[in-house]
Amino acid sequence: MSLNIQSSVRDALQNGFEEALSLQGEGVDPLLRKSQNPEHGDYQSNGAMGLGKKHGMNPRELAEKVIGLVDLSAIAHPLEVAGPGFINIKLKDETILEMVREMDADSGLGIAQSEDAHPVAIDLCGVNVAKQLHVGHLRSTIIGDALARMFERVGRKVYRENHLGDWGLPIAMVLERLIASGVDLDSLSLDALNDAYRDAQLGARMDSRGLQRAKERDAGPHRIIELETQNESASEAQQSAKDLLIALQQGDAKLVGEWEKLIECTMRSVFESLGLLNVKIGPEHNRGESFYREHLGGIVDEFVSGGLAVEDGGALVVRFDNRDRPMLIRKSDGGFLYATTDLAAIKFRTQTLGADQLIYVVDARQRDHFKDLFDAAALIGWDKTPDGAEVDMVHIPFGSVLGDDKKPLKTRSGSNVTLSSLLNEAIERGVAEVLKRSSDENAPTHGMDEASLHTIGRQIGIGAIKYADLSNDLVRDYVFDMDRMVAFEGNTGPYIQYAGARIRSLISKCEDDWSGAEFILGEPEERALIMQLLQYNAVFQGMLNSLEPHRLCTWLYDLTEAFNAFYQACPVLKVEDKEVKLSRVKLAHLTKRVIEDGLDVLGIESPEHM
RNA sequence: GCUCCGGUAGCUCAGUUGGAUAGAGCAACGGUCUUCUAAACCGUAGGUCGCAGGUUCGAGUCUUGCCCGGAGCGCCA
Repeated sequence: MSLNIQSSVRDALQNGFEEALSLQGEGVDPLLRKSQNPEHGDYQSNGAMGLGKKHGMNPRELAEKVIGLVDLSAIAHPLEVAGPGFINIKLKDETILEMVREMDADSGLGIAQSEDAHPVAIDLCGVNVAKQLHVGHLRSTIIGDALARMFERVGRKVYRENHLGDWGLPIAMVLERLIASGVDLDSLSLDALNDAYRDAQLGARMDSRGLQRAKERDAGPHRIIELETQNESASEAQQSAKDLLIALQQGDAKLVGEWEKLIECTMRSVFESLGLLNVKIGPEHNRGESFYREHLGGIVDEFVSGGLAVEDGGALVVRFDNRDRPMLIRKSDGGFLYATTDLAAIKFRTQTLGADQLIYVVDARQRDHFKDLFDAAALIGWDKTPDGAEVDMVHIPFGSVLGDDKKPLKTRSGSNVTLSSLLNEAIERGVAEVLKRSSDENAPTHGMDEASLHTIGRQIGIGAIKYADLSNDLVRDYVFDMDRMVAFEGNTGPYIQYAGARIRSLISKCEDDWSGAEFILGEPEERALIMQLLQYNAVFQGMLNSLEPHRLCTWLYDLTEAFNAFYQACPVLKVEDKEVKLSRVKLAHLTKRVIEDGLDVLGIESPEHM
């Protein structure tokens, strides 16, 4: 088992260090790492420097002593000490071949499965009813779905939680406005809905605070009167929206039916975009604010009776020891806030679903909110599942998508860029590239029917966008540059997809049966490719641990480069020696499996021809 | 004012949790196609890792202060 070879090397070194320092059973860390430079071997142990210093021993001497005590002769070449005390380990070819055979024989490609039977709950997408999806939703959706796939890949049960903004005063305001204007809710477009939402928001913004500020600044009497008039009509609309919300909360059948139409209208458009994006999110993942509406009073009561919430200026707040900022869980008018709903969701996810890992894929501006939320949940004891497991709550604070002016992405007219327009452009660009290529007589896509070419173009265009999003450190803002994304050169999705398509083509041209072939370590490029493949599990587990998909992206890119270097240097079908030929086909095939598996975890499709 | 995030090649970004000489891709320049799919490969050039101290065998990585950019900060979500 490939896993075990690395860990047995580690264990052997640990024992060596413990014996050399007379620290048996102390669990010292030999700091075993993959070597960066092939000249230093395959692995290196960096433990001697720190441990030598700590225990008053010359690091080089300690390293020498350790390699005298460790016997890895069955799997590695003799160990060597270098520099200030690095221990270099070079595996024997037979060991590497054994590892790659194990990986190839495993339908899971050596990815270790999780032993945690608790589910993971991932808060993603974050759609608001009556609002168009925009680029912010793109990130939450893409990243959340990729994280979900990661956990599913290691056997975890995942709840994708689409926490819809489908309840409360904003929705009531939209509904009030639509009903007042007499629109037919059955033939509503999302655009019309979005406009109504915006108008409702604008109307409500003219609140008493604006008026107060105008008075403070000694605005002219005309201005004051103007504001007072607006304020009056705004609060009238506000009042009727509040009345409507109360009726809705009481289950008024007609209103509930109309409310459902708003949701249906929104989600129809949302799922259209999500379908293009190739994410596994459907109606079954809807669990919005309305789901928790009956829980909120009880949540607040729990905090009050636990002595964790106190009244302050009529509102109920939760205070924390280490900061001034409190968290409001009930307004002075008795209404609940989004923090209340989020607390209800935490309780549901940990206590009812039994999840021991909560992940929120929400933009970075809400950092403080989630810090408060998680701390409050811990105060009341929802940081443990009913069976006593510790709950890990993590906010993935992704950065903003910027335009080329380095400000949040907007259209030229200043409105938000809708997700569907952005996806359509990516698909158009992908299709254009595919058509351009297929017009070449020598291209494998030449002569394919239009529908197939369109499908490939979509897979490439969408893959380009998703890869561009996932391949950077998530916390950083990034500039959305369609030109660079579809350039298809360098560290991009299509570059990796292309390698997969080439391998598929190569394998399909091999007429011999290579299934029983043996791997061979011949050229340096073959060895380098195999060593890269063998890192798959370690990289995957690292990604799972850090929740950083870009680590997998970087590694897949390196793998693709290693394959291209191999492909350039090592003839596969043209090589004379039959054994070598079949081994190379087999190696190409394993590479293809890993590329497709890795892309699938990222939610990116692998076109068969490009 | 307080808190948080970022600052690495002209541009866009990695940097294996403190390891050996800081790496890619674009863009620039030079090579490799009657292609096992050139959407590829090889090479050249490009750096005070924001600035200054500190910690230690060793710092892009940890720490302190400052500079620049961005975000958040009680009844919106």
